[in-house]
Amino acid sequence: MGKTPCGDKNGLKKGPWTPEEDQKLSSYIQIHGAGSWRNLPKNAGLQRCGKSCRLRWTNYLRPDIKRGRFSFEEEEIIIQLHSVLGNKWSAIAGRLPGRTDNEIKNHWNTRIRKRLVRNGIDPVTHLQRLDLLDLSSIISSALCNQSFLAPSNLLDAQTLLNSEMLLQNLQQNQFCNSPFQYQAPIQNESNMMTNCSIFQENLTAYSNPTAPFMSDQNLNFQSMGGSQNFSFDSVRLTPETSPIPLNLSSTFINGYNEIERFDDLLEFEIPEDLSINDFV
DNA sequence: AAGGTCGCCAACCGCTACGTA
DNA sequence: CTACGTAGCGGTTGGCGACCT
Repeated sequence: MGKTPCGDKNGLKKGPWTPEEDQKLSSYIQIHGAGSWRNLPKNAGLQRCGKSCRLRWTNYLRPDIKRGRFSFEEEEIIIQLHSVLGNKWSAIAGRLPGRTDNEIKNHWNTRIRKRLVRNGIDPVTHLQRLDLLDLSSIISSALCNQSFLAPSNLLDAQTLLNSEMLLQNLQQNQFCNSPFQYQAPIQNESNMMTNCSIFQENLTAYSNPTAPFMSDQNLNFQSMGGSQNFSFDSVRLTPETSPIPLNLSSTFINGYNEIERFDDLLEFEIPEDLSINDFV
């Protein structure tokens, strides 16, 4: 349904665009604007189908396109958005000014995806490939000792976490991509799956080694069954707040019914003597 | 120097969504 | 409601340059 014939069967040109064709298309659109792609080639004097013209314009000729290499920040944004949106390239492109969906898709398939795979991360789920890892050895080697997360070391940890060198190290040893679980001391309904969101100004959560979580520093946690474990990738603690009160709002999923419980705010604190032993 | 391989990326293909008659 | 046309999207392809042997 609605398939538009496009190609040399209709005497239309295919393949790479010449500078002359680009010039014709750009000039026409500057005067008449983009759109009406079906009639555009004829009016612009191009032996191309409208579809080809639209793609050439949107992916290459548009004046607001930012060309050149993707920055580190752009790559991290793409990873974050992909973890939420999946292969919705146009939606991702909509949040990256000057980048096209095609460009992002190509960059994902040729660079980012391979980088994630190299780091042991499943590029579809964005989760650590547990089948490839010996988590206990990774955690122990990354942390070296239990004092890493002790409150007295939080400032140092903050500084370290902000340093490019450590981030690279973390990427290499995959520590930050390992999921941790914190046993929160709260009471909860049993036999329910619970999705919790944490709202806390002083908490920044990372769903990958280098980029802050995108949605207003809210982080979705999930616990299975009646257990009260909340898993997350890593948490950066700020030096001025320790322990940190965390306000939770919950969505309880019981069978097929999903019940919002945003009026049901819970609080717990990360204890001062938090150590690696608290992560399971 | 020549042939083979690999990676990148522009462009195409096929499908779906949406608008309209 | 249905059929059709169009725009847009995501997957895939193929050409080309860089690199390797």
